[in-house]
Amino acid sequence: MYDIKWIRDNAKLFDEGLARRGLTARSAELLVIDDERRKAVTAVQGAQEARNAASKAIGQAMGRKDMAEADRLKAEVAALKDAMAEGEIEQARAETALNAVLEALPNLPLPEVPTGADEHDNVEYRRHGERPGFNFAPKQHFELGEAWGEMDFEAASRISGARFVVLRGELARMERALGQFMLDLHTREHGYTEVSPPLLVREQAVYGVGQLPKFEEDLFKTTSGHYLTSTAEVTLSNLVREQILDDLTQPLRFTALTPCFRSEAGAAGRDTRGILRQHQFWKCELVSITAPDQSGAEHERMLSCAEEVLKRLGLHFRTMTLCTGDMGFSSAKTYDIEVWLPGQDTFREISSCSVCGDFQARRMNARFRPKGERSVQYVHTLNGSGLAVGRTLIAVLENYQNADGTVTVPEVLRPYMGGVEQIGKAA
RNA sequence: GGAAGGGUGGCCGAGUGGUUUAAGGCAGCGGUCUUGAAAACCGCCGUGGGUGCAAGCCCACCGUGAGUUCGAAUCUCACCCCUUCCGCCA
Repeated sequence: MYDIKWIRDNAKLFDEGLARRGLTARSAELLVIDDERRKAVTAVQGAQEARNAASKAIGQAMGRKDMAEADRLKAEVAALKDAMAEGEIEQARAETALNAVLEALPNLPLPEVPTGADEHDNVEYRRHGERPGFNFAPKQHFELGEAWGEMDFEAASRISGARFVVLRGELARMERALGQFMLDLHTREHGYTEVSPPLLVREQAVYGVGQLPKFEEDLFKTTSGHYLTSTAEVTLSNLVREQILDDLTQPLRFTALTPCFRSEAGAAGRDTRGILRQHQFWKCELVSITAPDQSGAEHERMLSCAEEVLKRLGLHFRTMTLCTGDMGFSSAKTYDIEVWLPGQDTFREISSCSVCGDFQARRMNARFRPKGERSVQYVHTLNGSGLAVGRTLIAVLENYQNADGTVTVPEVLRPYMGGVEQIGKAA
């Protein structure tokens, strides 16, 4: 969400930013509405001022028992009311129109974000490790899981429909192990506080992170009017909504391991095999709340925390800086981490780390009072996956598979799996 | 689901139609005093908006929205949220 005053003072910057996002200039149109709004406000306030003065005089006249004067003033105020009502209607109209445009506009990219149309214009930031060599043709994750009878799409389909899965046995256990491992790493070594949040939330919480009103179709909504969270970013970021934090010299860092629910409305026919794109999946989320001057450094730190998960699992990945055309609605800059999947012979997104500046903070009304200062400021928010558990499971299966169709358990996961070193059935 | 009570500034909390500004306290900031600190005392101290070069002036905001009134934190209606008790329930 934008501050219209900022647009007034920075119309050119605003339009240039939108242009980099592939959007047309909006400042001229917005400033016309804003001008109408301010004219109405000024008119209404002038009338209110006159009314307040007259009302006060009425009280004083009645105190003196001067009823003639009181009646004369009452007539005066009555005349003001028509003008006021008219102005109020115009003011409400302009405010509604202004807000409707503003709340549907995405965040502006930071200067260093590469300009581009889609994912083809993303720029590699760095990479880690190397592609593992295989002396056999590596299978895709679902070929392994289905062969073991531990990844059951047919049962899931009978129970829930398409884009759901039932995991069983050691595969279910490995999914759980991955989530525990991530949570432990971020809480014990990276300074994040573990949170167990609600999965059903109010509309305003979803609005706060920018998923509403524009992306309602991507979400599941309950009969009670709640939304199922598509990511723990919603709950973790909203922990500071409508708050004025006393101080923010150190970032607040939250992590949560939760199921995530997505309708995948726009993804019909895409990634239909396997567990890559599901209506429900586990994700370990990272969220930081910082002062404005710290969000850039925190973004790099958060990215490193997410990458560390893959490093410890011994997985090859590359980190991309998303171009303007591929960034999410609320983001000012996003890094995607893409893990190597030998079964698919490609890199696939496994984490997305974004810094949102004060864009979400304005929607949530999340502020802080700098130490020793009187005025309040909006916080900066950051969110990142650390990591998507289902996709990490895919990566482990495909990268650690053996020629006989079994999978070696990565060292770091073994303590979480009762010391098991290998899972799956030999073909 | 039923019943009752409640929602006032960063926090607590008074305030049931006006004639001074939402009292007072806590926290915060500045000062006096002090070697320093604490205490005490003095002063400042809500948010958003309009207007103005500025100092300032003005408007709105007491959960939200309507209404009554010359005038609403206060009266009326609807809604939202919270708490407690009962019922149901893992």
